[in-house]
Amino acid sequence: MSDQFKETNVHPTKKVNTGLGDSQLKNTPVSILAKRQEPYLQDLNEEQRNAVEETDGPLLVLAGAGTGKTRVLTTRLSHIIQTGQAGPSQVLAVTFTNKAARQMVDRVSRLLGRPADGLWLGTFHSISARILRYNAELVNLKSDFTILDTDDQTRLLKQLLQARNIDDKRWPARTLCTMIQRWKDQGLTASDIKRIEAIDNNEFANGEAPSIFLEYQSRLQILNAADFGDLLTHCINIFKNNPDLLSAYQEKFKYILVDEYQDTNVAQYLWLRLLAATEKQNICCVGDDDQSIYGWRGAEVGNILRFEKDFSGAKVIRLERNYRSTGNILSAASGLIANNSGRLGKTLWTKGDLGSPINITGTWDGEEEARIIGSEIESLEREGNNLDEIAILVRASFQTRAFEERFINIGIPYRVIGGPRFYERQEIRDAIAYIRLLVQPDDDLAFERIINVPKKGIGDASQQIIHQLARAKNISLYSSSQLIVQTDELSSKARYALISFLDNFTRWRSLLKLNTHWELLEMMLDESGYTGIWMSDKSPQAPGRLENLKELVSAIEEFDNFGAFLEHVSLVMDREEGRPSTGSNLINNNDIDKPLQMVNIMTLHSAKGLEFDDVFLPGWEEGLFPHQLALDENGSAGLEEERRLAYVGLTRARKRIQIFFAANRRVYNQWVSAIPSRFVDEIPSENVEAKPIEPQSSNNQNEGILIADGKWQSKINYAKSSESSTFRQNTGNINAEWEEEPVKTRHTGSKYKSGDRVIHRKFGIGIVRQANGEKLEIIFDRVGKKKVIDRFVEAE
DNA sequence: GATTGTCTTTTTTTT
DNA sequence: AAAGACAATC
Repeated sequence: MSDQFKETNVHPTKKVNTGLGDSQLKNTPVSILAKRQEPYLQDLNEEQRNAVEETDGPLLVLAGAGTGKTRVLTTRLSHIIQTGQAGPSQVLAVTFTNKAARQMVDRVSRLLGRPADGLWLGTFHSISARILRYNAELVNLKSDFTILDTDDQTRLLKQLLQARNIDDKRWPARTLCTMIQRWKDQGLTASDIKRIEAIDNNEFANGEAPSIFLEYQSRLQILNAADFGDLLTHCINIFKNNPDLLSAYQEKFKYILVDEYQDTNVAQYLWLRLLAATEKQNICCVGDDDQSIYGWRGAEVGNILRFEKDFSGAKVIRLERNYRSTGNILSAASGLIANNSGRLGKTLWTKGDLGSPINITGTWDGEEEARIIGSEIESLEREGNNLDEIAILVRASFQTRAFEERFINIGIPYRVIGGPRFYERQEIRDAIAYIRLLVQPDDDLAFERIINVPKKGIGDASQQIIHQLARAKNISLYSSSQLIVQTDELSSKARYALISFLDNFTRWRSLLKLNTHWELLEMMLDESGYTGIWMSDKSPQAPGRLENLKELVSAIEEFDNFGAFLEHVSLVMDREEGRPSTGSNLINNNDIDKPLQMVNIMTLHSAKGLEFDDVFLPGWEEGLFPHQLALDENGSAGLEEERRLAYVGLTRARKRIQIFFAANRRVYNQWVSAIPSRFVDEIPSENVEAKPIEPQSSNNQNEGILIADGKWQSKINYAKSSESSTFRQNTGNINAEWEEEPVKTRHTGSKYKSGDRVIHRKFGIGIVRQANGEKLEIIFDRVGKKKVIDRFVEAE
């Protein structure tokens, strides 16, 4: 068996066998370490301490927000290692984000006083990928399989849809992609097709989804690729079908720790169950049912509610003492979450002060909201508060823009956590496709992405020819191209372009050993003409894209080789550090000596696990928060999840919270009026102080925001806003257009009139609905409404 | 095959 | 408001 199991057992009576990086411990008898009263234990309260020391057997730690959950987890992990119960490589710790994983490694290292090397600590996906690389052949993959992201998946599915002549306007590949992901979240794979067919409600393309799914999986096989969900499901299948291998892993991982257990989905649950199914069941899950906010991704709160059943003899420890927030914040949050049913229930308490009440402010529109928050932040800064300790948490990412614009204007430095991720940008993905094709010529998706980027005259027609041969001979596009250039299939222009494309790659490949990988990347981007595209592009984003490419080249230096880099890229879908900004990208951190303090802007989802002194919660309006789609799609369950999201938001704050809602907001360039979120009313009024609007100079309509005795006067319907309707665009009624009688031809001289049946070369048969000179609007049987010039159709 | 211009759609949350 | 899709034109 491969080196994945090279770490051996650690037994308390033996010397610690360390594995790599354990040098300090190497010669120390474990018994000494075990007896020493570890100082880190003394800082814990009784429950926390129990949670750390109760190392054997299944344990569920129900940890409310701010009760020291991370602390318990890291201390427990260190404790297990420090007392020699297991070596670092014998502990499996699963987190939800790469960021959380990094933090945990840091904290464990600090507690241990040495680097925590060899730990199996990471996200479900990264650990699965690691296991899968060792055992790829068991699911018919090679160990260098590619990990596809959503973009790759969608493009692949789009091709499959096209091959079946399914209109991807009506049945978007994106939707199918989500469906397939949801199935995988349930732990379903191609072999469960019967069950999938049972779940499938035939809504997608007349029930073709399951069979496309099968086709998709076999395509992945051929491409030697796995998508994100496969990482888990493949692992599960490997475990299920190879009992020996499973028990090897079960033996290896003496202790399992799981963070954010409330957010695990069925696949992750099965994965854990398999690994923890030993006699000892040394699994410790930490979670908070009130913070379950990933139901839409298949997370099952049920997992946490069922824990005691799943693992016989499980102990449950509750952490209820909150060390983070003020009394007001805690009771506001408790009051809100009490509106949910089906909770495990716990009562957070604190010895701390009541603190200041929650501020709630209504504004006229989104811009005013941003203005007020901007000036609030300025005064916080004047009072000596640290910008790093301030966060704005929004429901949906489009909300960040108003703040960015405002902050640029008044010069508040900020960072947006999330936003467009570095590796998802077009230019970066293109560059990565070059790398992928370099190291894995058979990577068809990469091939397709860059074969004609930059443009070199290999258009659709030529690509079709390459495709056909590839499919016929069951070879990759790259191999197919190599054959095709030896024939006359292509136009000579395309042929020579393709030859030089292939030659380039052969040459670059021969340089792999002679150059550093970053030099080679630079070379590829220059010689392929890719950099040239953006240099001659005069759009305002072009310079930024070139910057990003430079950043990519320097980022890649951090990795040993292209392979390591690609692995990082596909797994760290984690939102990166965020895009730091002081307004303009051109301002860079010249004064490195004092790190620039920045306000944090992010979504509520990405705020989970973080804490700040001051938290601003804008956009508390019905329809936005709770989000309309959540309500429409999941009814009361959706509402409860939104409420938990609100709870997460409130409990991020240590000292102060300010909630905002706007009467009017621009969504898709349309003004939409809204009433305050029901969540506003659900916060107990004794913890709230409604804040009068600072008089704005302009003609804002603030009369609606009323203050009675310093309390928030709820259910004010100030959104009648006859004003706002004047902003409303006249969008007409799209449906009416279809219902009405065919419009009479208004112009003479049209070759066709409404009602004529015509044939179009591409669209087939249709009926003219409207004729206006030479312009026709035709409803085609196959493709629906199109606008066409008359000489492109013939009478039937 | 590439480029241009017009029309449509988009935004919930993410490993 | 901006990006993508697609028909028309070069």
